Amino acid sequence: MTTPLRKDAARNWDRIVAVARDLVDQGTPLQLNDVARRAGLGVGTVYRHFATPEALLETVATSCLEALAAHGEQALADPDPWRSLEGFLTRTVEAQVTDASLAPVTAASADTLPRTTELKAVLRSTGNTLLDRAREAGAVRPDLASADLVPLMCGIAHAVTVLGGTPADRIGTAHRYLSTLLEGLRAVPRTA
Amino acid sequence: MTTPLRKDAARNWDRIVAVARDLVDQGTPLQLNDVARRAGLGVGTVYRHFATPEALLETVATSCLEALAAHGEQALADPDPWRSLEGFLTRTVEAQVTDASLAPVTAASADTLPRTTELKAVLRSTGNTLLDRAREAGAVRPDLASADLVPLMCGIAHAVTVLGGTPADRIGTAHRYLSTLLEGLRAVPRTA
Amino acid sequence: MTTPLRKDAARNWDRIVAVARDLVDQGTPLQLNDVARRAGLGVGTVYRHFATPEALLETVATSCLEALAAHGEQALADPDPWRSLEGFLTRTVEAQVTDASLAPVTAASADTLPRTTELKAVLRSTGNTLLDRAREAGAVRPDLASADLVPLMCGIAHAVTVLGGTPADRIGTAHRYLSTLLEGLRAVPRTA
Amino acid sequence: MTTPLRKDAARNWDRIVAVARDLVDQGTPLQLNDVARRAGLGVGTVYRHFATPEALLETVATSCLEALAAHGEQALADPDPWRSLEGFLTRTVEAQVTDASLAPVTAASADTLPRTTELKAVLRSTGNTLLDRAREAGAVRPDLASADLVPLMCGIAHAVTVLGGTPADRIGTAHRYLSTLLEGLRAVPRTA
DNA sequence: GATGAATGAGACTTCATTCAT
DNA sequence: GATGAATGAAGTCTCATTCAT
Repeated sequence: MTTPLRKDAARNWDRIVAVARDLVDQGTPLQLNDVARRAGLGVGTVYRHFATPEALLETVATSCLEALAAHGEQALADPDPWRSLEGFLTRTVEAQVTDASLAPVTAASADTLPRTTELKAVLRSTGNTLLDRAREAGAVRPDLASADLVPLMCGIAHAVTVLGGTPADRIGTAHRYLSTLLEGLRAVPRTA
Repeated sequence: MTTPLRKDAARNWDRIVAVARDLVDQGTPLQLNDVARRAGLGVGTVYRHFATPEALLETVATSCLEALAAHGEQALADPDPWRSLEGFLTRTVEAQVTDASLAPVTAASADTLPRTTELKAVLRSTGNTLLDRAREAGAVRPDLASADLVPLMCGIAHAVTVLGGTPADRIGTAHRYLSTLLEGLRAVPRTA
Repeated sequence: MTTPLRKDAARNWDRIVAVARDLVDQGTPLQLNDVARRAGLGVGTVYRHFATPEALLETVATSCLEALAAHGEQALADPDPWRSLEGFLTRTVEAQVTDASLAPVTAASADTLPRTTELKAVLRSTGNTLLDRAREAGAVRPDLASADLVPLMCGIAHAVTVLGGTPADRIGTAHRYLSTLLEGLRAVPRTA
Repeated sequence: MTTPLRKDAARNWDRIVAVARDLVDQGTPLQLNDVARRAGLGVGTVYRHFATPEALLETVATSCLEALAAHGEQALADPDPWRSLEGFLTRTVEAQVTDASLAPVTAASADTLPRTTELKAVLRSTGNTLLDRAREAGAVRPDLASADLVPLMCGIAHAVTVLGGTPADRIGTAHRYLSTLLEGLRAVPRTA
């Protein structure tokens, strides 16, 4: 499909993405000029590879999205409707909390790269299927739409960020918040 | 305490805040120069009143925070431990979803105006009290710390934003998400 | 001539000049707004008394110029043509090096206050007389014009400033530089 | 050492420096925006080349400092201890009086460009050597430290500026003031 | 393809001065 | 007279993007 990159171009691509990954991990906003400088490349080179900061950010996020999608496959193979949903959502939130590139990409309504759109679709579809299965099995309250999954996961991740703490803390917090929410999702509305 | 503003200064102050409120409602980031232009005032005037965009944003948020604090008073007066907590959190989330000035101010760890710090402290304290009461009454799962309230409300608000929709939709969504979460908060962890 | 100031106006005048004196001593540039704030007065008040920073600076310098003028009187009374000139110039340079308000006022070609113009004229005239006397007495090389006195004194003061050091150092340096220059002024051009 | 500039960058660099030179000659303070406008270049371009007005000013001064340093070489080669010192100082003062970029750069205690620091060190060292030679030869009064040379030259230049006059006048004045001072420097303190 | 210089809109801020109260 | 709020020109500087080399 795509012409494979020339060897030097591929090296530059890698460098750029590596630098961007570092910046994202440090919480520094991605500025293409800045990335170029840190990568020891010309600005033009960076722009050739990534037309906008968003494109670069999505690229940084891609591998993580792919890992999530792969996990989604496994979850779909798990016959337990609740356990598979819970596992998938747990992974999703862990990823968002661990990798700063994920939150903005997930929350964005428009993507820059086709690959991003593709992966997000896969993940949405996986979530839908898992949710439908769980709902049919009566494991989940019926008023939860599949369109709610992504927002709720983003919300959890955001809550974790607001609370703050070390990276390790954050994973713990994420589990706590997610389990609380899941309790609510599972709940059959109680009768008075 | 504070010297009352001169009449013209007060008029300008009002204009500035009104313009800022509009901008916030439109989702436009607050830029003091821009505010000055739209208010038909000199830049210097705006800077005299608000040294930084944050100060202006907090000012815009103040009345809303005050309304929440006032509601908090009422909630504290309500003897029902669960209903009062639920009511307070509902108002909080409604406010965050309705008023774009609130989310950044609430999530910020450092404030610019003393008044903001004060109001945030009041709200935190109200939340704590309500939560403690509910916990003691056995209405809430014991592993929820009072420090979690603000993050969770921010998370809900964020989830609502990610889902999007009209302002009216958003309030509905907020209620739905909050009630789900509250279900989880209330739940006595179920036994298998 | 001038209507005497009302008592409160006089008090304000004094305050302003005192603040300005401090600022000058610290080497802070005179800004009327700044002066007003430090004096606890409105800007308008300061502007009423001193239309420009220059006017204020000249006012600050006035007492020092008056002291120099007074010394000039004494110098004129001294019958020794060389000693009187030397004493007058020494005082002048000491003053410039000691009081930061003096250099700019002395070097300026145009004055703001009539009183400044008056005092500068007196000092120039004193210098002229002393120099003429010394020249006639053969104590000074003939190619030194009286118009050179002010520039040379400013030059010495500037040299002292460039070398830097503590206020005490500066007076010593001033004496050293001045004595060197005077040696040159006195010199009958030597024959080979 | 330094990568040579690209052709267009070099052209812009030259333009900027030329404009700055004109401004300096007119006595206009250097403002980078202003320079950009006059040079027909974007502000960013000027900022890329010269991070601060001081850097630009020092660049403008550089060629003159280099010429002085070159003259210093020749002076060191001259075996006559007095004549070589006199020649060097004469050139220095002429330069300061002729080129308005020099005075501020010379008087500044901190430099922006390494090149400036380098050249100033060379000139100071040349001055020291010439002065030491002259002192050892008994041609100069012993209480003159080498640290005094720069301040005294700045002082002379300042005196010339205060007197004012056309550029041609100023050179004449500079010679006159310098020769007076040198007379004082040379003088063996006279006995009464 | 790679480079990095150039661009210039626009954000932020200061300050001398005016003028309404 | 005194006050200090208002003014806005002008300065500094950043940064996303383009384009000549």
